[in-house]
Amino acid sequence: MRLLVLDGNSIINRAFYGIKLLTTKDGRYTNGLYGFLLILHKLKEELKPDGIAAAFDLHAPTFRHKEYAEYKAGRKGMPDELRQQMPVLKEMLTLMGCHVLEHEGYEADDILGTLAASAGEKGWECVIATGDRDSLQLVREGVSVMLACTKLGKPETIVYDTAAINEKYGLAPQQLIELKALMGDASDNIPGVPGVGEKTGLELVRRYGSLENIYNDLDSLDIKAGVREKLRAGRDSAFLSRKLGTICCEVPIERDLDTYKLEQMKAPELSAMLARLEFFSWIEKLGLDLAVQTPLGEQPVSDRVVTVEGGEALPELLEWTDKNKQLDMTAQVENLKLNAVAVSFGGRSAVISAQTDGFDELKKRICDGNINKRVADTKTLCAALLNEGMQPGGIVMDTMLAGYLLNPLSSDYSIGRLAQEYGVAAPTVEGGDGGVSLLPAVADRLEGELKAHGQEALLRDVEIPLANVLADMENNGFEVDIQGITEFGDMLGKRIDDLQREITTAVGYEFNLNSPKQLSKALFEDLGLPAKKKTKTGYSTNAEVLESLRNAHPAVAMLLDYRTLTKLKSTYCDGLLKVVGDDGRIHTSFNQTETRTGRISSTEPNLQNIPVRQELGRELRRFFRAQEGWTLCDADYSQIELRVLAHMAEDKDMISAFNKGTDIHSVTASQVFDVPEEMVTPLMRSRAKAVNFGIVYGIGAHSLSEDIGVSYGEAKRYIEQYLEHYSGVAKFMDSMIELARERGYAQTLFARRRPLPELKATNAVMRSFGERVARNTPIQGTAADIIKIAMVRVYNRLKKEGMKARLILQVHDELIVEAPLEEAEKAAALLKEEMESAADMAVKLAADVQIGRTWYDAKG
DNA sequence: AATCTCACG
DNA sequence: ACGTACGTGAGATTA
Repeated sequence: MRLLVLDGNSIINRAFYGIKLLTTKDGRYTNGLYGFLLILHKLKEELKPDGIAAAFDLHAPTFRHKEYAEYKAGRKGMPDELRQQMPVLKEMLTLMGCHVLEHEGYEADDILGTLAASAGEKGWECVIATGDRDSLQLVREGVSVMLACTKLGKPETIVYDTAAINEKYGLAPQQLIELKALMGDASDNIPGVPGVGEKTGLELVRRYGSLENIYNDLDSLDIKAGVREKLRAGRDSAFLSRKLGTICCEVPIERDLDTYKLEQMKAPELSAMLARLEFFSWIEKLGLDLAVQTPLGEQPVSDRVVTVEGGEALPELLEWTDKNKQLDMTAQVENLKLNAVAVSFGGRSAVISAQTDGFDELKKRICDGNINKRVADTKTLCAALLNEGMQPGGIVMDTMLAGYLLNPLSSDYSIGRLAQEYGVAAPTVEGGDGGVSLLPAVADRLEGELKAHGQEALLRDVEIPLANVLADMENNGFEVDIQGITEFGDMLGKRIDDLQREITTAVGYEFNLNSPKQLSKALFEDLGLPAKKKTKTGYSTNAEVLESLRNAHPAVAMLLDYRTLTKLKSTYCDGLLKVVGDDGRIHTSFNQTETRTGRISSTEPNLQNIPVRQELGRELRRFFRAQEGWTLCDADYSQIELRVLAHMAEDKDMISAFNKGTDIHSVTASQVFDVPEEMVTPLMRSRAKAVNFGIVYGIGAHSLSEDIGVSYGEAKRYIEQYLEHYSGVAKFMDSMIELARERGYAQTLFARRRPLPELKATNAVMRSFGERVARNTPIQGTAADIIKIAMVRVYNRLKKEGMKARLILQVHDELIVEAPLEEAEKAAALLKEEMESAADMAVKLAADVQIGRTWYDAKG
């Protein structure tokens, strides 16, 4: 029989500090719990214990003051964020069938000791899991310690039994107490003998075994005079230290280990608790049933759901829909084909196949703007119908988009998941309806939440219409010149081969140039170049490092070229060719619920990171072109983030600088460097530009100095000068943090939110990250809102004007329209007009439009 | 699956 | 003593 004994405080401490702060939607901290579960799960798999006991501290105020490693940093007691998690942890352990042990006046250690002392009886073996080295003294026959420690930044567990301790220290476990009595332990406030450290202490204990043996005949010991004197002076302290360092093994708790056998898991309660903590993956991992979660507040919808055969339900559904002017539905789409529609109406649900007679009638309802639809995924539905030349209308709710607006940090906006998160009970009968039976209740809940957040307009007027626009853009795609890309790739391939040979020659042997590990060996070991930066696993070989070594060895410059060329070839030439459609066009996927700031992202392929900054890469844009007889109109916002900042900060100087049409970077340079604008040099302007960017990102002087290559003090002065002159910005930044701290989230001009649990972190690094995000998100997010609005306006305008021109791409501040040649001028003007009027701000929005056959030609 | 590197706004 | 700008996605290597 094996008992796993957990040092509860020590483990949750490690978990808490090891994992970034996680919270549930309502702000409950969960990171310690999450980490604890991870550790416990691993231990259970590894040890297959018959019983689990978790020990916790329960201090009496005057008892031994032993503190955990984390408190050394000057913190007193447990941070609130962790304290909140303790009672939950204890409850969770109990529900899992573990035994929670605590006793007033004793620490977790003492309980571990008491249990360890009971091992061996009735055939029990004890394994103690802790992060605290102190417990090593408890090791004996039948008792081992699994010590969690961090090695090279990676968590690791080392198992200590008697032999392992002997090997490491050359001592018996109990002698560790003697050792500590001599050398002390600063983190535990154990004084030891002043002047005796680990080395002397170890030697003394190895030779003499115990304090008694040392002190009984101190004068006759064969030791240095200095050590003898120190020992003599520290005698009382040594004995006191031993007392303090000895773990008590007599806590009045049950010592019959049979008591601590695993109990039956309380599955329903545990599942409910994990759901409340939003630990959905654990519910699955622990083999619990998802569906049995207890409802919070609402009546279960389960009793009311009746599944009806699709075909039979259709006439009834149409009648119900026409009468109520409402339809709750999800679409089943494959390859842009609408295969079926699942509906929920009047307390029943049905899946209606596209083959059903009269399905067209249903599609008519979907496109009827007078019938309010609530759906789970607008974009997919729109993509399928647009493909047939139809356009859905009257969509008033999209649960996925609503879920994203309510919390953009989540990663799963399926109906089932939303139901759990928002406390909607699952029906007892699960059909293959894609969760449609849950949709009405979930949609009701989300509508309520959105209203409370003031986000209804954002959903209705921006995100839902945008989903339709994105579907259209995805369907449209971007024509590419396959032959051009292929030839470009071949050319790169040849140059790559040449470079590879030359690098091999220069280094002296062959290796995989793509492997950072092999490369760093070659550069920093074999060629002896100085390593500049470390990564988690070794030395960094990134472009910044290589650039600084450019002249140190001929291979380095070639490597930089090699990196550029292979990146272009593999990611862009080979990568793009793989995803060209049969129509010769690339159809990216826009993800509308991915980013934390409200931007959209692009995948498979990512068309938002096609090279532009360097000429060679920029050449690729020549292969992105309008179809025969058409042309591209490319419009991008000029300085949208800084304009948003000027507006939101109500900074008079910045607003007037923009409205006068001056070059903002030059104006900033003249302020920061305190020279008249006409005296601003290109260098000054480029530094000022970096400052402007830095301000948007939430800036630190150190990073700025790195970025523009000036001293820390210099960079600091720039920022101070900047904030002094743009005093509105300085106030704005402070107020953004303050507001975010109060509310728990950052917010854009259009009510988009981003929760910011990091602001409450005790960890300074994490907290200052939270502060930078609190400054950046309102700006980046508002800019994202604005271009989304512009996209919807451009789309609607093009349709209204009856034009063939169509949107095909968005790159954060840039929109690309493909237009028939004869529509080009009109489309360009329309683009500019709609983009510039998308938001009404104190600062004018400016968009620059260009026309050209290829993306290269149409982009400034 | 995690890490490193690098492309974009 | 540490780790430094905000937001993304993809390819290659390594564990």
